[in-house]
Amino acid sequence: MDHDSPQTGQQSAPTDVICIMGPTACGKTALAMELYPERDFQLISVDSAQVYRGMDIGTGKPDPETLAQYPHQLIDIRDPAEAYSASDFRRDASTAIHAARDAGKIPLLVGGTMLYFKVLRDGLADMPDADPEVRLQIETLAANEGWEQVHARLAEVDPVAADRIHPNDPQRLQRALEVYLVSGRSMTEHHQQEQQSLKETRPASPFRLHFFAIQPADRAQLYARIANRFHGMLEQGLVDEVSRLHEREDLHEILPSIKSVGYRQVWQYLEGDLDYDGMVERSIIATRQLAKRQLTWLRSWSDLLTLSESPAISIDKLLKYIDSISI
RNA sequence: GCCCAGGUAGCUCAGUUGGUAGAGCAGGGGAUUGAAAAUCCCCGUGUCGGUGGUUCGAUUCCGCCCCUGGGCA
Repeated sequence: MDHDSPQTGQQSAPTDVICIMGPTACGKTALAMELYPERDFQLISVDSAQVYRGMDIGTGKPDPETLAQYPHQLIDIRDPAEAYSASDFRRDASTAIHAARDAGKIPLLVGGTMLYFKVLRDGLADMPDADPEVRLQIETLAANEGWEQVHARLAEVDPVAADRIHPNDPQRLQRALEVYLVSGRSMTEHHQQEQQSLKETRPASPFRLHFFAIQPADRAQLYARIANRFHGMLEQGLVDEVSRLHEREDLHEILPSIKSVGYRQVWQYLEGDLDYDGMVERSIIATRQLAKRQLTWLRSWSDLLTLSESPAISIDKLLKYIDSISI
């Protein structure tokens, strides 16, 4: 059952996986759909927002007809009230890749959530999942005594992590302390154990990942596309889509789903915290900043093959590459 | 036409009792191990509207001019 284990099956060659990365609004989906008919591919989405059902327009999800024609995995697999994590992705993507391989298909991963690509490549330490009760406990401590206290507390149990994590970074402070409180072992210990097991036998990834990235040559052009795309989303009914989520009693702006770019800002508009123009402006800004962070990931990504923004050139390059590794 | 308030970073503004200036946002760079479309770190020289004057020295005080609001005619 453990697909991550290299012991699965015989000493078969690792599964080749084609990965297409790129910042938001760079044309990843269009490229994937043009590539799709050329070989027997299985499309797998690598997108932390497209996993949520009912979040379609704002996540740039292909419409239902397109999805029927180009079936993607890991889209619409969570309710917006639920969280989805890099660890969940690692498990789900591994399952999907193995299933594709078993069906004789080439796994084609497409998306912009760079951490998800990273955990697939580098693995994850064997640490406990998020624990809502412990998180609440830490948040209460922070509310009463400040995040400096959380940082101080972390320094007692995991000085290495406390030194690495900035005192102003509540999310990482909380997680690091959570790992200790839940498991009794520090995040640093978990990491060290992970390094040890990597050194011994276990490869970080049972797959042979081939990374391609669409790197926009001109950022101003990308930013113009981002603005146009957001206006298009509004025309398609983004506000109505978010209104439907907003009407639900069980959703709120703290959820990872609602914090997504665009959803957060439209939510604030519906709450009266932003006027319409402000909502549009802040959404476009947030999207630009997302693209910038995605580009930062790509700049330091090793063994990255660059794709042109022109689909025709990219498809040619991809097909030649795929044939050369003779999947 | 007159009166008042403004004109300082790409934007919104603070400030200098006269010694050439700094916040937020935007933008750029970076980090990134179960929230990652998240979270966080670093980066601030700009004819201080123009022009004359006073002064050792003016973005700051004074005159005139231009522009933008608002008011009165």
